[in-house]
Amino acid sequence: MATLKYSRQRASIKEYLDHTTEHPTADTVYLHVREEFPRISLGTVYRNLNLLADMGEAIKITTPDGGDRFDGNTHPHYHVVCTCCNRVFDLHIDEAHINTMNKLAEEHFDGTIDSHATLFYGTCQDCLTQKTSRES
Amino acid sequence: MATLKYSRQRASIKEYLDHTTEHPTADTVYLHVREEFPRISLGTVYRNLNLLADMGEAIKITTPDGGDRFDGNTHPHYHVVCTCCNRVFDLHIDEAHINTMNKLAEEHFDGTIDSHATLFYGTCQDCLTQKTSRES
DNA sequence: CTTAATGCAAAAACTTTGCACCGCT
DNA sequence: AGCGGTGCAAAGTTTTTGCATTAAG
Repeated sequence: MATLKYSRQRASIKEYLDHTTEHPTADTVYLHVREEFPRISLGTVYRNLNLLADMGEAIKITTPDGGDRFDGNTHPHYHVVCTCCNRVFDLHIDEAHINTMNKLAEEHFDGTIDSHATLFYGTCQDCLTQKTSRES
Repeated sequence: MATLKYSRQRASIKEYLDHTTEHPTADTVYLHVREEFPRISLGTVYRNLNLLADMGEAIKITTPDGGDRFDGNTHPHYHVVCTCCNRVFDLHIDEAHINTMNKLAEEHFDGTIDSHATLFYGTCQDCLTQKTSRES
């Protein structure tokens, strides 16, 4: 089996994910990490993001618009996407709720449930404020 | 403003969505509708699926793997994707739960919440059975 | 030295779009 | 007739992949 080998690029990507709350797309990660590794390729970014997600060290957030987004916060939580500015926000829900939902789902499904992802759609405060000021 | 005009192609697509439970991808819809309209194009299928989704006559299910899927059942409900065979199943949850979740989320979010989509990950009975029979 | 990871570029997968023509109203 | 829808093909977007080279163990 393939043993994972350290790479400075992957470390940098993980470091970035762990310190940002903006839920970047692969391309945003690429643009950022490129400041430290000017020769890094987008392919490498994708490979490492997928690796991190597979290892459980990052979460891949599938969104309807644009590309997937990545989150270094692996603690179970939900997300809100603002349908106005497209930004993604964390939403912390009582942790017990996550398990409760999985169990509830399993009762209604002929099979086993491992996990779930919930994406809320709404409008963030910034966008609400901008709309209000435009209605003058 | 653009008035919506009837089209046999769109009617056929909607008819198909309303009578299947397989949550087809755009391509699957294309392959199916092509039996009735051999000259229909994939572009037309995409245009109509997006139209139906915008009109609230279908739901677009964003999945992590492959393309988006479509559901003619617009009644609020959740979905389970089998991580083994990639099929998508309906999951009927108490309707009140949907609103409760939106309100709950709004309490924890600085903005407004309109809706949410939840996708469960699990293994369907068919795949569980196949795994068991392989472990002989 | 051995093998995983990278950079690069090409390709794959999915979706949208411009345009001339067709069909609904 | 007027305008929206279609078919077709081309292009756009996002993600993956083959391969020679580089770097980690």
